[in-house]
Amino acid sequence: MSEVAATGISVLLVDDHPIVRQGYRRVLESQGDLHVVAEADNAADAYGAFKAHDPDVVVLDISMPGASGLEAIRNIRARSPRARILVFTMHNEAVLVKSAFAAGASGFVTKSSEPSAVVNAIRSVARGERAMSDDIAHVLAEDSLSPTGSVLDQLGEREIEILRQFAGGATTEEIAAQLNLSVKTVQNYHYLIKSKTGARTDAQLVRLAATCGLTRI
Amino acid sequence: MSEVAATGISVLLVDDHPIVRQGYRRVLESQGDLHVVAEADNAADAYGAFKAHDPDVVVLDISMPGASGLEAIRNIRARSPRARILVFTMHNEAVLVKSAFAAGASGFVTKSSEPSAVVNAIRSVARGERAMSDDIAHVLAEDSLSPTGSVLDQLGEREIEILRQFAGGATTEEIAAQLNLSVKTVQNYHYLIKSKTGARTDAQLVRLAATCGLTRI
DNA sequence: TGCAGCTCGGGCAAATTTCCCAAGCCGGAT
DNA sequence: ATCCGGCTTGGGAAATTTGCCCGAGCTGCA
Repeated sequence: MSEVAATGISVLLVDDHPIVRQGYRRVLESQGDLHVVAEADNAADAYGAFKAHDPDVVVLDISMPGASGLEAIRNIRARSPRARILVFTMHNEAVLVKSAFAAGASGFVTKSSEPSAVVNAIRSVARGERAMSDDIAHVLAEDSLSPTGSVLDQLGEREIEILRQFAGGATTEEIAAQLNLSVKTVQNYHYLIKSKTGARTDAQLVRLAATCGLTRI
Repeated sequence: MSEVAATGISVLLVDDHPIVRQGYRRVLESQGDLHVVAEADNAADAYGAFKAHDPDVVVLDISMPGASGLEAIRNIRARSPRARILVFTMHNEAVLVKSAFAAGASGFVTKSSEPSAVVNAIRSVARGERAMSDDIAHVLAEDSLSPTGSVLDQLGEREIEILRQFAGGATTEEIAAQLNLSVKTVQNYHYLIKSKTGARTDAQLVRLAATCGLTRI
């Protein structure tokens, strides 16, 4: 930690947009204590860059939520549990946030945050603290958080089956007929799945199912 | 034009993310000939800022594409036909690109472009030329070769925008707020889109949007 | 034995969806 | 000029679904 104080905080920037990366780099470098020691433009390269530079903080800016970003987090954390990862994205869905923290992220800030909030989050994460922007805290607070794992782990077999069929495009009646259940039961499952996963929309449910490999599109 | 050569190119930055704006500003300013004279964080403010500063180029970085962005373009162009607008977004769907040019944009570059390509695009646009990044040209080329009527061809601009947001996971209220429509109108669009496309389920709608490249999962 | 969690469904108010309709606007055809 | 058709915007009302509460029958497990 003393070396951090002496040399500042080294940062690995992961973002798939070059100019966005360059912009962030300049913003961070202008802070004085933050130094971007490496960049990566995709989740796959992120771990290699992490290994090579051992940064204090990884700033992961994933415009496309879901598997690739979460995968990168898990990848890095699995092999370097000390890694500090700050997710930085424009998305603010509870599902995503919870998945990110579950995957091992140390912080989560949205792009709507003030630049000062972002750099402060980086400093917090570097100190080993958890950090999140106000809007994220609000989203999580709304969402009566349950200590969950990989989203699908919270679901029972029946729930998963119904989610699969639903995401595949089946109507409630079709699912009920297919599984020999009453429509009411399927509706209840539908609701239950949404509340368990934190999805507030059918569309979010489909995306969730897709990123979990439950259905392909 | 000679004044452009003498004083450089003045730029109005429009983006809803503060830190992104700050990043771009630094990147552009570092070029020497590009000067960010104003910023706006939403489509509504864009025209006011344009009027107040009369920039050579407007760089519109809309994370949420569609009506609000297209609207801003039309707004500015309607009252200042000389305006040069460069759309700068992470989206690369042919529908969006064509709509943007139809609305009066002078250029379209994606965030996957190299920073040098972006600043060159700004310079081209300032000279009154049309500009687009390589990937956009590629997308448009592909699109022009496919006479296949995509499902999207049946949909109007508003419908496409609402479909995109819906498939992205937004609720009806969020879409209504975002586009400044009544919830009722969004509901009607929702229904209309379903009947036009033949989708009987929200999930089918999401899959449709995904296969049309309207949203990625 | 008893608790916990899954599965299955009823009930009911609140919300949404489903259609149908109308009006304004604009572009193109007559 | 005029009309037609399509887009956009929303109201209305019936039908359906959702949100959330509930109980009951299973199972496994402590």
